[in-house]
Amino acid sequence: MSQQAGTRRRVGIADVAARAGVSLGTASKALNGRGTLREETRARVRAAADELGFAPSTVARSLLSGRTFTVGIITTDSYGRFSIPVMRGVEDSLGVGEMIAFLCDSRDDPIREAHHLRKLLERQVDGIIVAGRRTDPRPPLSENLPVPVVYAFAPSNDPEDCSVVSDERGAARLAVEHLVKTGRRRIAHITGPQSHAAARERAAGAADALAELGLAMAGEPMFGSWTETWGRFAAAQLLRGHPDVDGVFCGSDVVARGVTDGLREAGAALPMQVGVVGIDNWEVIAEAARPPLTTVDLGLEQLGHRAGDLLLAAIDGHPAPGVHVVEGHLVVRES
Amino acid sequence: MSQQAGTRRRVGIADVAARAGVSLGTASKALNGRGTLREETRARVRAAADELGFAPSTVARSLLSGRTFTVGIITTDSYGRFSIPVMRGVEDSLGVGEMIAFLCDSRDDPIREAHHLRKLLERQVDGIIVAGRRTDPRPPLSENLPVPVVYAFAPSNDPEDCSVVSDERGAARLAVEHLVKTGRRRIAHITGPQSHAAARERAAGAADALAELGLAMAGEPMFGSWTETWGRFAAAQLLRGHPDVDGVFCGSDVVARGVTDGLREAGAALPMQVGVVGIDNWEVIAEAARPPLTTVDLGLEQLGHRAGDLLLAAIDGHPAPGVHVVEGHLVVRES
DNA sequence: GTGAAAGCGCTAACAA
DNA sequence: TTGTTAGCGCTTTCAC
Repeated sequence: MSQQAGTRRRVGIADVAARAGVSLGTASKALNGRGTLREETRARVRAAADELGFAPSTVARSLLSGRTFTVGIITTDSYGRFSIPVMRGVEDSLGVGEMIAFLCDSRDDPIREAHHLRKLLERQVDGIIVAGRRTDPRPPLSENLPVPVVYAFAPSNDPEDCSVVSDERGAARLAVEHLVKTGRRRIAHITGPQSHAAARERAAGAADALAELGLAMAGEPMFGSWTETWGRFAAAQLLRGHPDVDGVFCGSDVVARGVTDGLREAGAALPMQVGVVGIDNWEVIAEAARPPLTTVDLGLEQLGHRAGDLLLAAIDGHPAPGVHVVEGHLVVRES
Repeated sequence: MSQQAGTRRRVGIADVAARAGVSLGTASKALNGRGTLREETRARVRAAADELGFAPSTVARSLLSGRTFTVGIITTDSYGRFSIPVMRGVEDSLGVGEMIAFLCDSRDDPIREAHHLRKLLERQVDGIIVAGRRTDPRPPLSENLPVPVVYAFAPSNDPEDCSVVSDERGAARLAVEHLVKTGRRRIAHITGPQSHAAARERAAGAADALAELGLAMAGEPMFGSWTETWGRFAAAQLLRGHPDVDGVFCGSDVVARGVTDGLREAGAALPMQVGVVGIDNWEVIAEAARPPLTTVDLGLEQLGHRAGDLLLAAIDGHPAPGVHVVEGHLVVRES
């Protein structure tokens, strides 16, 4: 049974050396492919290591090298729709560099964050990724850290820091262009709270894209909350003020889903009469909507992957300060 | 800027000792409260440590003690609705023991899992938590591991292992009892695929609870998939076969949401004519439903917390093999 | 009450 | 081609 705490002594490289009948140093060289050894010796050592089930102690190795091949991920909310795919991308990227990540959930609390930072530094992580759940810029972790830091999704407000963000305006543009391409001309925008940078950026991006296409937005952007309830309400209201609207770009899939329900129940035929596009590509939501939602995927997993790559590069002495933007892509469903 | 990889040499306990004018060993004792030292000496050392911003190297400490104060969490899907709250609970519990967790996402792939396991063992984690995303029992990680393992949500199929699971039958009972308490008598069950243990257990639990209350289920349990589309379809079908049904217990919130829509659109008045209860307490879904869903929260965060506690105990030499069950609770909304 | 020295498991320089 | 030795940063006996 695997419950028993380890009583069996750890097999060390000394055991391997003894078993292979060579010195400790020789065993080390054989296992790491260093130095010049007879192939026969190498093989013998490897065989001994296998038989004994030897696994080198990363701890001892770290003590010597000063590197731990470990990074910390500090996330603002581990529950999040946003930080999860980001973390997944990061893990993917780090795996390539044989690194592994400590998970720290700060729950949006600066105290917890500082606490986790200290813990990570004590453990001598080689670098840190800070993953937020909102796109609003955040204060840097701390001045003068001994390791590189990369901010993902939520950028640092210090432009000298390295941040990776999604292309909010580009996402809005993709959505609007799709609506126009499918023949919509009177396009409205329903979104989340104006206090969120994401809502503001997407609204601005939509207005710009429409302007470039020679169109004006049907009414002002409707700011509300990131809920279906708001989407339903806003859709009904929109139809009252602009009965001829034929396209709605929504700031998120949750809002978009509310909008589809609101429009349908107000008597609009979807997708014939009105086209709806969301942002997020949150599958449970998008696929259950009627009709299933066309939406913009922000590419969060790629974003995380990119953040991981940038961190690895910085650890290797090639930092790339500044804001790095990751493009999203359109996912066409039926709406 | 925080990009610069650490050039500043790490301040070690030797520096602190020198600064305080004591020997290295004395500094160590002072900082850890060991041995017998003059209070004045302790203070002097502490002051020196503070001035130098000394943080002890966990790596060196681990080499000596053989413990790393680190555990691995292997999760089957980091995206999951299920493993996330579990991980959160685990992290919470571990924080108390000053431990920190490595995150490994196996993506349901045994090869990746074995790979991660090896990595974790190399890094000499003190213990491992395996978090699944389905309640079906899974094969143990490996025989004869040198560290304790706790399985969370998805139990090991070896009863000698330590597993923490949610109370599936109890959850079904809570749901059914609520329906009966609110006056429902003709209660049906719509749920996910019969191939999922969760669906089978919940159906069995519902049948038992109804029987004890002297009621029979309205028709057979309707197995399908964990989607809204299935819920909508099944609801319409149910109403055709059992027009007098006045309560539906659903195997998940997603299904329940589909069921509410299906019932409403088939002309049933909710919640007056038919009461609906789900399982999961997945807020985005439950709160957006019309009416908002009454549902059973499986207490996944507590489950994770419990798993963390059990792991800490096992690491301290007090293993508790067997299956540990965590109770859920009813969350009453309007459905 | 404090200092000196050994050793945790490993790698890397240097000797043989 | 292989063995020996020092030392990474810390804790812990054991002398003093």
